[in-house]
Amino acid sequence: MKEKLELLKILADETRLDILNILLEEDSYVEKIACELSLTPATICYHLKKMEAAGVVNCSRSQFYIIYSLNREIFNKPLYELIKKDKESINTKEKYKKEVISNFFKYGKLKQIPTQRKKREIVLTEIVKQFDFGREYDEKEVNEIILHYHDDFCTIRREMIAFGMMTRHYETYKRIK
Amino acid sequence: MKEKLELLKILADETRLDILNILLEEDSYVEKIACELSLTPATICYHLKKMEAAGVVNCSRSQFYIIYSLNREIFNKPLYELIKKDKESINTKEKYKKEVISNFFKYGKLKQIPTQRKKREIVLTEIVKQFDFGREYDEKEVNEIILHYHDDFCTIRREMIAFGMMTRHYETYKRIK
DNA sequence: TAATTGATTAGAAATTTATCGAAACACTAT
DNA sequence: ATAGTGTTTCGATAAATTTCTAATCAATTA
Repeated sequence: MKEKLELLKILADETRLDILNILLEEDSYVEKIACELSLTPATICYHLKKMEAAGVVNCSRSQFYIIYSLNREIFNKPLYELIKKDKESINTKEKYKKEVISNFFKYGKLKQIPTQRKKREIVLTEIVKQFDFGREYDEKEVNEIILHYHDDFCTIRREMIAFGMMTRHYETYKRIK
Repeated sequence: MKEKLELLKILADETRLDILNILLEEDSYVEKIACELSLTPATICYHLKKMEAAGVVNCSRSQFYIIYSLNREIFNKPLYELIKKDKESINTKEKYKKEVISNFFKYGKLKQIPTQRKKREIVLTEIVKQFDFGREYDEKEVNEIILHYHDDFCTIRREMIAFGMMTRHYETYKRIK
């Protein structure tokens, strides 16, 4: 990933784009480019070295001059490939959940029921884990379990059903998610 | 051209890439992204607004939230299209030539013969314009014309041939370039 | 070998940019 | 209406980056 960002940073500069466009037409060298762009050789050198380090250009000595040329294959990639992160981006979702959970729970108790729908879902998902799949609970059992977390078992019970985590048939509750 | 550079600058930032990768998975909103990336909403908003201005993302209100989504078509272009300048880049070459010429000529005279091959070529190209195509010159005539520019007609005459601007057959010279 | 010329590096100045806290704004729901 | 929640803007700060001058390095030619 690091390299992709690096390449984008290399390209995101007016002077370097100017240099690349000159090299797109034909190979060239520091002083000439400096002259064409009305900048000092030091500045051009700085940019070329930077691009060389990133593999965007190559250089070789020829007589007096050090000739720089493009590494053209780089430019065939679609932009998409440069912005797409490889792995580990899945982690960020987990990180968010953990943050919400640690904000709303304290000493194993739910401090308050989140008003935001998405945060509420996360919190309820955490609580519903206390129920086993495939087992039937009567309302009293459900309330007692929820009570471990929060006084308002009524709201939580209703919301868990609304989110499709539990079902109710007559007096019987089941976990389904 | 301006827009291309702008787009590259937008993409060349780690935080913005992170945001784009989150949006690549699913639409999201300021606070959630801020939480996932451990940055403040102000910062995320700053980046999203910037990307919106560049047409990289779109947003629309939904309930509490302002949902941001990607403008995915942008990412299909190959990198090449973002670095290639449209026109006017031809000017830079002309600019260089003019600079060399004004450095080496003074009051219509050649101050000195450039040591650098490429500059020498430019200067000689300027002098050879005094000869007509299709006409034959004897050596004396050639020397006289060159003498208008510089004392060392001998070197200049030889170099013009070396660069393929003139040919010599026995005592006769012709301009060919 | 000495002189010339192009390339590079180091250090400093100037500019741009990312980030945050606080305040203002916009919408929703009670 | 008012309170609550998410978004945006403003001002300040910190960090990164471009550019230049001057000095040094490297290669070539006389």
